Amino acid sequence: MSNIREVALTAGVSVATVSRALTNPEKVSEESLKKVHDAIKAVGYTPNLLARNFRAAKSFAIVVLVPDITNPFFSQVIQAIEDRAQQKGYAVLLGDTRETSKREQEYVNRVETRLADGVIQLRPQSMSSSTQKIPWVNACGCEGTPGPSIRVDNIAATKAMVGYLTSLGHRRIGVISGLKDNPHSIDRLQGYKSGLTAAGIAFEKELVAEGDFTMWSGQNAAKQFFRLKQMPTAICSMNDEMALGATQALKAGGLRVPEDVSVTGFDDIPYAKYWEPGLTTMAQPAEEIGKLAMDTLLRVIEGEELSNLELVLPTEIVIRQSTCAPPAN
Amino acid sequence: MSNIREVALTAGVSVATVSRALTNPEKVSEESLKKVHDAIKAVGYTPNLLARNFRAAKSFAIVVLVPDITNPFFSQVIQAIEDRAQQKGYAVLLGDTRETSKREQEYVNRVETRLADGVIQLRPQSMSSSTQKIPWVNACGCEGTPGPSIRVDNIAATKAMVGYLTSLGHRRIGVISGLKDNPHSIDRLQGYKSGLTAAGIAFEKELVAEGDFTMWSGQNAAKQFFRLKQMPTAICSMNDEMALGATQALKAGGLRVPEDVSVTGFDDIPYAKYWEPGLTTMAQPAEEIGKLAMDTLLRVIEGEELSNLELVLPTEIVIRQSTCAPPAN
DNA sequence: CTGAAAGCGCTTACAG
DNA sequence: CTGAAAGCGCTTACAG
Repeated sequence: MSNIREVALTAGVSVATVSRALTNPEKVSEESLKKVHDAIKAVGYTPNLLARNFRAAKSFAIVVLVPDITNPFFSQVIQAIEDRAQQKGYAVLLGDTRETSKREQEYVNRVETRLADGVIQLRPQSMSSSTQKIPWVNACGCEGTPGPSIRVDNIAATKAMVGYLTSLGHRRIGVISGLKDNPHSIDRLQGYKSGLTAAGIAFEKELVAEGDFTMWSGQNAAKQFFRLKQMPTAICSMNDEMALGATQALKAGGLRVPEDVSVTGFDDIPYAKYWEPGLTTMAQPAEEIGKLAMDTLLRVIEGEELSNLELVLPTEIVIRQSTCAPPAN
Repeated sequence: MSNIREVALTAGVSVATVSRALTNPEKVSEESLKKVHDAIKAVGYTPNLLARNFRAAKSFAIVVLVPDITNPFFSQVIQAIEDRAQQKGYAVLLGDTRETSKREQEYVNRVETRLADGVIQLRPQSMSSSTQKIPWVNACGCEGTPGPSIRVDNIAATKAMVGYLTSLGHRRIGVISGLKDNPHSIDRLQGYKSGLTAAGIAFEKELVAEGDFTMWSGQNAAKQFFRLKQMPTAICSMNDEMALGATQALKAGGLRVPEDVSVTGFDDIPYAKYWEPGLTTMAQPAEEIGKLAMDTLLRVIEGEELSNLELVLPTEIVIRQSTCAPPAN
């Protein structure tokens, strides 16, 4: 492992000149430049960026906090973040929290111990106030999240989806929610209710089934609907995974989708398109969210005061084969 | 941003004592320890790990090279790697190469510039010889990969899958491969051929359709089979995604799976189970692979000579609803 | 058990 | 344009 001093020695210049040749070549004479480059080759020198970063007191790394990297929606967002980070010379430290606050804290500590310059949190809620002073942006969150955030309008989007369903003629619309206290669940449930209200339909508690955003829980939720005296004619799921699990259970239970019951999702993960039937869903701009989250974090790291920045990106309903008018009955 | 000197000053001890109190408390008297801890609280000190790592000439980070993090199989492996890394005090830098060698090189440079201590490559082939001297382990690779590697026996696994199909009575078995020059494709194709041979079936070129491991390409491959004079009665896909895409296209083309054609996958991603019909597939121990890859890399980083280590993990055929005996005809 | 001092590899005012 | 020197925050022989 050679260092800058060794290069200086064999080039016959000072370490300062080598350093400048590397980072500010315009401040060095042609002649010195050549000597330095030759010496670098000769000794096989690679700059020690760990030293550079230490000196600059910057790690040029960010951590992305994600509840579960296995979720295809999140992995798309992360891919976009990483793409952008790479362009800007930043590394991304994976922070899969597995939904535990202990692990979340460990990752957040990385920035306190200067191993990272900031965090992007892919989650509905932000951390406790203690961490608010570190560069932080929330992506895929909810209304009311403190600090800069990039998100969609969950309430309006869900309302629009319910509106689409009622426009098809549905009146008895079930909803599969995430865990009750999850902010996404709360917002989307509110959207569901507004959608109902807008169509003059009364809210019925028995039509909401609680899941946890996994396929397995979607399956379960569908089974719950089977136990009702009357099946809903449409089911609005708060994410795609649960919608996929639900169609599976519905079909296994002898019902046709969409002829007997329509099903909708949220996110538009790649599998939604290939599912049978193709899943009607609310598409979120995953790539755009990731890109903007990274750009925003960089601005915060550079000192911009952006705590009131709230970028709300548009969603788009993608109509496929899992929805149609309710059965004539 | 307070530092160790400030703590020493307010504690009335030397910086050496503070340093020891932090890393080797047993070498410090109770009294000093208390003074130091009080001072840390008083000045709100957090150790600068960037400085610590610089001094230790270790970054305590590894990079994981992955062709596409969006792939559920890889994301499961990564989750396991990260879990283990976190336990051992290592950070994982995400290196989504998007299949380009330029990006791969940029990530590998991270270890040459000392920003990472080693790399785990999730891919069938290893890098060129130039990088062989850095701590490196290959996971999810193929036979013949240089350096330490953790993988399954792709040839035997595919052969076993074909064996399962022939035991069901199939004689005309199509295969959907990845890109022809991909080492996984090569190994698995070899397994396919051995499986055929073992059952006394001649290999027919028209029965191999080339894909690229995406659902879209699986769909395409199925369409290719539709153009044959005679459809295969079973299709063995080299991964789950393509198998899912293929069943979709098969069904869209009016064929029943498995009654008209059986379909098998490879990997056992979570979606395989929920697909309709449930996909019969060759399960790989994703979690185990990730965990062992991390443990092995750590050993290499610590200087063990493991370049001949090759851990071959067992696969397991998971039989679901996408396979049955061929139509009586 | 404790402290003074050197040093990790780099960058950057400061003089020249 | 160039070099000597200080310093980033920490750790660790070396003496005591």
